[in-house]
Amino acid sequence: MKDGPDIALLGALIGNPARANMLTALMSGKALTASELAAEAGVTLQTASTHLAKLEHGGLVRQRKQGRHRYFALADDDVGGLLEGMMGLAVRKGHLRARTGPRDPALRKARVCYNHLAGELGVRLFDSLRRRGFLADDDGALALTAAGADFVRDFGLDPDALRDPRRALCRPCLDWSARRSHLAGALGTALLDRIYDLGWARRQEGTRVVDFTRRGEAAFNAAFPAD
Amino acid sequence: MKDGPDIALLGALIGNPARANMLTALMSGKALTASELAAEAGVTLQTASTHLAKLEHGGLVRQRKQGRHRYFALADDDVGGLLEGMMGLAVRKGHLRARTGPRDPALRKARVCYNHLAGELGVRLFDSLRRRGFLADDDGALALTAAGADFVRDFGLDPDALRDPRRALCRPCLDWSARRSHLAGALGTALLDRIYDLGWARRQEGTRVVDFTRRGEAAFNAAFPAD
DNA sequence: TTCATAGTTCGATCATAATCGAACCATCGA
DNA sequence: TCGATGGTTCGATTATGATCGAACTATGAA
Repeated sequence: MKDGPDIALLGALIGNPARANMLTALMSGKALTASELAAEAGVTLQTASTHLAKLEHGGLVRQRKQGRHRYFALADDDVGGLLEGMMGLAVRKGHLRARTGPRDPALRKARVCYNHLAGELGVRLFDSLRRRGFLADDDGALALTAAGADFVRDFGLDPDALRDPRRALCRPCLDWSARRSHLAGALGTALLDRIYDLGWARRQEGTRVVDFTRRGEAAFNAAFPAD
Repeated sequence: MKDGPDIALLGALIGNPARANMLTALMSGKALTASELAAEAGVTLQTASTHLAKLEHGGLVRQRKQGRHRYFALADDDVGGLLEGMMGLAVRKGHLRARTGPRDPALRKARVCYNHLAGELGVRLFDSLRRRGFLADDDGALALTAAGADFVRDFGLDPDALRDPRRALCRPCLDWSARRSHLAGALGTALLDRIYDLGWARRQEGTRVVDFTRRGEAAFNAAFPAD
């Protein structure tokens, strides 16, 4: 009979392999249907449905009905951040799945972290923005500077349109492979979307890998120089 | 048959109520014996022993034999950080234990986060150090500046002695109650120890609460002004 | 030695929750 | 209206793991 936050509930939700598989799949940022998640987790649709109900009840997942489909997604950035954090600890403690395939280096280089860019390139982007003074600490939180807003505009985005009282504009997110922060929040999401729109990269189907084209990577390096 | 980090193992370890209680107890930063942890979790010594073996095997806990006692502690700062992160999400999602007692406000004000100061005062300390330029971003990581080293020396600590290649000197840690970062790492630990030594505060037995004396809090406010 | 305390290991029991077949509900297309 | 597809709910089965008594090991004290 203690008080305080109960981490056992969260742990139990994530601790089931089928649910962990679903959550990992949702880290791709794409909303998936119950059937897709069932296939991803290797269970039938019935069991997937009960798992999803539990995840939703626990606040880890939210669903959006669309016709006769139900699309499931992570509830918010916080959930993505926690999962990324757990992945980081799992890697450091050696808790890896059986087969570490050829995708692994690609994952370390560039992948989506729920809805923003992670991996080496994600970290580079974040560092580059900070070093050039586009992001600054504002009383403990991360803020976009005036110069940063100009940069974002030049990049083809409207910084004012990104502001949303319910969501942080810029938020650091700890990267599991690099052990460094990359950029989350509305700006992180928008920058990744813009990178897709510019044709610099696209998602590898069914994985978290972000494939940059040769020209796209060169353009990325020019836009976000390492130093 | 996927690759990548397996968060289910971690989740399952944390997802058991008895183990979650033990881990929460160890967030106090004190090393505890198996018997103490058994009492804390409300199970017999036998079951506690099996739980602790699992936690150790999973890399969340390490043990140190001392005579016929075995002292258990969290394996490292990373584990503490993850648990703090889970507590934060648990609070935001409303996963609280039954009774939220009178200790709660005290916990929000000042508590230990494994081995460093968290809560409002922890956040204030961190912000104060950063605003005065004592901590700065060094290529994505947090570094102690020259001015910061002077400050630390004035505070009665030897900054050079704190450097340890195996451990970060300064690391941000997300605070569950304030949703802002406070200071972890070797410096965070040392500062809290120094605060104890100075007699400004002491640990409330059996809880994570850090009790500041009236004079201690005044001295803390003077040393780490809010602005 | 001998006894006491701290902790582990084993084995049996028990509770929980994951699983899936089957039936049911909802939406879409024709 | 009717079938087809996507999803949920129900019930029975099953597997996993938490639990503790009992026996055992290890350290310390007398």
